[in-house]
Amino acid sequence: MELSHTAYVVLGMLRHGPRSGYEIKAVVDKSTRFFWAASYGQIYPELKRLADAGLIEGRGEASGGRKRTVYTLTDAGRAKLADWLSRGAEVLEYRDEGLLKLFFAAADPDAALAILEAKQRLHEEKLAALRTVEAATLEIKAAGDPFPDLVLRYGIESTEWMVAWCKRARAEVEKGAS
Amino acid sequence: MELSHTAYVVLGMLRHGPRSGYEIKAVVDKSTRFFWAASYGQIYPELKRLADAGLIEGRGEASGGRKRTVYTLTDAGRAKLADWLSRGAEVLEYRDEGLLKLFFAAADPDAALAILEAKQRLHEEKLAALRTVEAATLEIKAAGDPFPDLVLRYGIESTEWMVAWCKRARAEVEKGAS
DNA sequence: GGACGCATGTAAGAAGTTACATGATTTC
DNA sequence: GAAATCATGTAACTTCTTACATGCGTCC
Repeated sequence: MELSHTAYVVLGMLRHGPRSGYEIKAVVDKSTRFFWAASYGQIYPELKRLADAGLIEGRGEASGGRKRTVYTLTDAGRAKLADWLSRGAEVLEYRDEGLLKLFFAAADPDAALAILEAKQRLHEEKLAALRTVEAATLEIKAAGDPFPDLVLRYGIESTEWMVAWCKRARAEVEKGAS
Repeated sequence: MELSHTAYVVLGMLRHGPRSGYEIKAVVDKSTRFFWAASYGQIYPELKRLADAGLIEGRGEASGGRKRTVYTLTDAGRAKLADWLSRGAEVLEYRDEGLLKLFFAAADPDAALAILEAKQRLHEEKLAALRTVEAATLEIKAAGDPFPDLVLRYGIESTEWMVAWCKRARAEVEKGAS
């Protein structure tokens, strides 16, 4: 039985302990969304499918406050996650509307400059968002799992590289245009 | 009337002259696919929609060899393309299954190393593909449009950065594990 | 004559987003 | 008492990929 990528996101988010769908979504939004997003419309149906397949187990919880369902990895689920981790990675996609516009800017340096500025601004906003995440990840790092932090640093450093590239490209276009 | 991103890819590919759907697909595969892909299943229906909307015009051509339909930008289509170019860019997405796996590698440095090696290999393959494109783009550059080449260099340099990051991360994980 | 490239398309399905709907609890 | 947050879900829709179907022209 083939699982979707979202299924692995859900399984992975349960690796350190039980969580509800709502919590999974919150953690995704603070971490993996920068390279793999997931919406409620994916998470909740996926939780049901995974429970039906015996890879996770749901338990109603009404104790402290609101009623909710927390899910735990089963042994089968943990094995499925480990199996996926051990297979070579495949999906590597990048979609950049700014780059597409730049490609089509034809012989118009002014348009290209505006596109590069907009692209740089987008990367800077992403960078700011990643930096607010940084603090939250430090706790996990302290808990003996260094990889979320490593991945976050990839996000920050690659985005910094892209901001710097935009600056270089702007200078180059300005020089060429004058 | 809102156009899809694929519609702008098609319009953009007609900016320097008429082309058939098949040619558009071939050019996309040699250029924008690294940051914006398009399949036949998108291109052909999109050509019809754009022709219906009066943004492009199709003309049957049977002259030289096979029969085919080449499309030309209308004035309205060129205006629509310019309008899109002048609006700020929005979509900026990155999906990286390797990074997702690394995030979930928990406290297993061996798994993390294998994931990093696989990720590096993927980037190296992409780099090789981008470098074969490089030569083809030089002609366009010579023709007075420097931007496809600029975008290609972004692809090559950013991918090189990612390969280098994988090497650095592997060294770091190895050091930490020993 | 067969393989390959040119050329156009459709159908089915997967994946993902957005908006909507509902309601409880907690905090100010 | 209002607003924010917790919590779960569905429906409609868009987007995109993959596979299939067809047929002609050219090159070896």
